[in-house]
Amino acid sequence: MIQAQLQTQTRADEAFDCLQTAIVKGDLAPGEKIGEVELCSRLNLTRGPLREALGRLESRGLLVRRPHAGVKVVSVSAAELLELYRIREVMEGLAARQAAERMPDEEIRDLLATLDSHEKMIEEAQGQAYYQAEGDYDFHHRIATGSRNAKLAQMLLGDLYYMVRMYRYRLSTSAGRPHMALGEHRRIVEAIAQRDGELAEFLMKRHINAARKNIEKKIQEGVLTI
Amino acid sequence: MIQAQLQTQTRADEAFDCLQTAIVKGDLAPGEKIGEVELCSRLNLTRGPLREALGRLESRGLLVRRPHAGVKVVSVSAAELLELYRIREVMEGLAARQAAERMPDEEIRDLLATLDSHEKMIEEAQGQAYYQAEGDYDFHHRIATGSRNAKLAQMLLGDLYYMVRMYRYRLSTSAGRPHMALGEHRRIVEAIAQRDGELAEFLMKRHINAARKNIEKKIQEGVLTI
DNA sequence: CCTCTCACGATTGTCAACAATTCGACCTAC
DNA sequence: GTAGGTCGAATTGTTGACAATCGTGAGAGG
Repeated sequence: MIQAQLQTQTRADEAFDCLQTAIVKGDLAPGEKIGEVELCSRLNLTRGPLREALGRLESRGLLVRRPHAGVKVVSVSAAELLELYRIREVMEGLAARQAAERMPDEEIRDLLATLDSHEKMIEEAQGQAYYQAEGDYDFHHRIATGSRNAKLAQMLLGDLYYMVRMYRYRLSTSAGRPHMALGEHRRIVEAIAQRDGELAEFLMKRHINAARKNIEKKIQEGVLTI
Repeated sequence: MIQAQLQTQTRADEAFDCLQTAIVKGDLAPGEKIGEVELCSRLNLTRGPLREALGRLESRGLLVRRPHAGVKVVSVSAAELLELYRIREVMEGLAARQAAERMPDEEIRDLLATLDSHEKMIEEAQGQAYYQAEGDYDFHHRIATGSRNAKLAQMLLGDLYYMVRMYRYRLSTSAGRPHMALGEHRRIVEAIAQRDGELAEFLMKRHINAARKNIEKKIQEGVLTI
C-alpha cells in the first residue's frame, strides 16, 4: 500500500524531497554552488526532472538561481533568521487561535498524550537535544494542521519550517530552554482544550517570541555566528 | 535596459509569468484541466521549460497536479477565500508594524503622494472599480516591501496576493467600500509616518478584517457565489 | 605590473523522440 | 439494463543530444 504511494510519486518529487532534506540537514552547505550534472549522477536521474525539482525549490526560497550561472543554496543571515521568527509569531498565533476553534477533541487528546511521552523521553534522556527538537517540531506541526486552515498549514509546513529547521540543524538544535518550552507547550494545548482561542494565540506568540529572544541573546553573546 | 532584463529571463520564467497572470485574470478557469501540448503550442515553447513552470506554479498553490493525470487550475471555495483574509490580517499587520519601524521617510512621502493621486483618480472616475482595485493593490504592495522583511514580502507578494487577486478578478473586484478603504489606508500611513508600529498594526488588521467581513456579508447575501 | 580584451571550456537552457501510465470507450456477462 | 473488465489511445514522465550563454584564463597593450 505504501509502495503504491511511492510508486505514484514521480522522480521529480523524489529529487525534490531528497534535495530539500539535504539542504535542511546541511549536507548541502549554504552558498554552495551545485552543478546539475553532478546532482544527476548522485540522484540517478536525468536533468529534466532535476530541473523541475530545482524550480520548485527555488520557488520555495531554498535555492537561488541565476540564468546560465547555476543554482546555489540560499545563504541567510542571522537577521533573516530573526525575521523568520517574527513571521512565525503572528502566523502560529493565528494557527493556535484557529486550532482552539476547530481542532477535534480527539486530536487534542492525542496531542496531550504526545506531550506526556515527550516529557518522559526528555527526562530519561537527560536533555537529549534531539528528542526536544523532534518534539518541538511535532508540536508545532500539529497545531498548524489543527488550525484547519489549509493555506496557513501549507505556508507553515511547506515554507517556514523548512527554513527554520535548516538553521536548527546547523546550530545543533539551538539547545536552549530545555523543558521550559514543554511547559509552554502544555499551557498552549490547555488553552486550546478549553477552546480559548484568544489565550492560545497569546501564549503561542509569547512562546515563539521567547524563542526568538533566546536566539537573539545567543547571537549577541557570540555563541551563534551564522 | 529592460530588454536586457527580459533577455536574461529564461523561457520557463516567461511561461511562469504568463500562466500566472492567465490564472489570476481568469483566462484559465479554476478546475479547468489543461493539456501540456496545447499550452506548448500556445506559448511557443516545448514541454521542458513548460514543465518547469508548471512545477513552480504547483509549488505556489495555483495548480494541482496528479501524476499521469494532468494539471488543473486550483479551485477554491468561499471558505478558503475567507481563510486567506485571516492570514492576510496577521501577516500584513506585522508588515505594517515593521514598516513603521523601518520604512524610509522618502518612501512614506511617496506613498502619501500616491494615495493623493489615487483619491483624485477615484473622484474623477466616480468609483471606477478598476482604479480602486489597482490602488489597493499598490498600497498593500508598498507596505509589504516597506517592512524590509524579505521573507514576509516574498510570502505576501508571491503567494497570497496572487490568490486574492484571482478572486478579485472573478468577483469583478468586489467593488465594495468605495473610498472608505482609502481613508483607512491614509490613517495607516499616518501611523507609519509617526513611527507608531503598534497603531499601524492595529489599523491594518482592522482594515483587512473589515474587508473580510464585507466579503462574508456578500456571500451570505448570495451576491457572491464561488 | 596592472588592466582590458578575447577566446575557450564548461555549464545551463532548449529541443525532439521514447517509454510508462491513466482515462475513456466498448464489449461481455449477469 | 447495469456492472464489470479489458483494450486502445492520448497524455504524461523521462531520456539523451543540441544550442546558447557565462566564467575563467591567457595574452596583449598601456
